[in-house]
Amino acid sequence: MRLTTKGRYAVTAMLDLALHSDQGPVSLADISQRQGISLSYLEQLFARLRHFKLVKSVRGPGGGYRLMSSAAEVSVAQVVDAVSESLDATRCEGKGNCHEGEVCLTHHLWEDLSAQIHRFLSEITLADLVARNDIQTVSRRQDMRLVNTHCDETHIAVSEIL
Amino acid sequence: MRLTTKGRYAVTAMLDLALHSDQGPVSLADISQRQGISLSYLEQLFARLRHFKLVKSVRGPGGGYRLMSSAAEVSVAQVVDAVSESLDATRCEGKGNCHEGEVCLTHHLWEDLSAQIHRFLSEITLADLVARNDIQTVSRRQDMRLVNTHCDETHIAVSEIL
DNA sequence: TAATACTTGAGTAAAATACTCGGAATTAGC
DNA sequence: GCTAATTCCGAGTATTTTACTCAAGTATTA
Repeated sequence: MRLTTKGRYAVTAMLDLALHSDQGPVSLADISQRQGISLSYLEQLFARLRHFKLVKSVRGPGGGYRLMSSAAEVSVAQVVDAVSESLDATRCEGKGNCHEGEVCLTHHLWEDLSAQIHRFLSEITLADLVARNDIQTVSRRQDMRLVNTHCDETHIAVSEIL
Repeated sequence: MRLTTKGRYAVTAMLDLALHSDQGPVSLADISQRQGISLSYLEQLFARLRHFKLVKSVRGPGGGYRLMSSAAEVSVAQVVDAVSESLDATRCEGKGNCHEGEVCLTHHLWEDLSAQIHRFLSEITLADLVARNDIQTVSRRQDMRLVNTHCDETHIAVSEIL
């Protein structure tokens, strides 16, 4: 299991999804604005998330993405795994260049270690994160900002007409 | 805290060092042969390890590297941290360009998460790995129990935070 | 039918990774 | 002192990953 910024992006996006799950499908454009992640990059990430059945898409106007399961059933580990997908965990895959079998022992040690970290992240669900005070605070501010942005855009559009 | 193959290389090398610590200094050439890691890459990694005072070098013929402390005092986390050194964990460093100057949604989350994983890896020392390596064929069950114990402790810590 | 929004694929710049090379500096042993 | 073994050091490079852009689709609904 690898832990990079890619997984963080994915978790952030999924968390945004969970936070706005009561408002119908959430468009990637909204997530992009709120979280500052490029739309096209989100598209790639959500292609993976969709493939792993963590989200489902709703097409057409007013469409977007929804969580496939409830936030309580989606763990951070699942999200990270979906976008990481490094099956080539180590070089000691199968035979590889394991000299004298000694390296293979290290290989197993790392496998176990990864399993433990994986287990650790599996204990944390999106629902856990949504319940956190700090996240709710930040989320509320982000929502305000998005609304203001929309208002501004509308205002600009109106003034152009008039 | 990031988890990539780079850290695995470092841990593997340090484990090799610990396993042969009773035979005087271990040359990087030996580690390179045994573990199948390029010599020059090992040199780079050990420059970091040396800088972080995890190993000390002995120059000249018959020289090599020694553990600075005993294997029981060196944790996996220390090794991984030494070679990773990406203090700039995310865009959310301090205030930085988190997201338009504001703390981003998962800022606190990742901080806590990193701390927990770090704590988890801090529980595992090189001595643990060496011991586990020795008795692997004899009693893998006991090793599993040891790792599980660590996991349970971590789990408790996590639930306290969330 | 037109607008919305997902979907797909190709391409790309920047960074990290993993490694190579060429040489230094240091030191044990002859 | 000479030589070989070894750590050190800096520069360079190929590969992969990351993060992103662009462009052309397709599906859905108002």
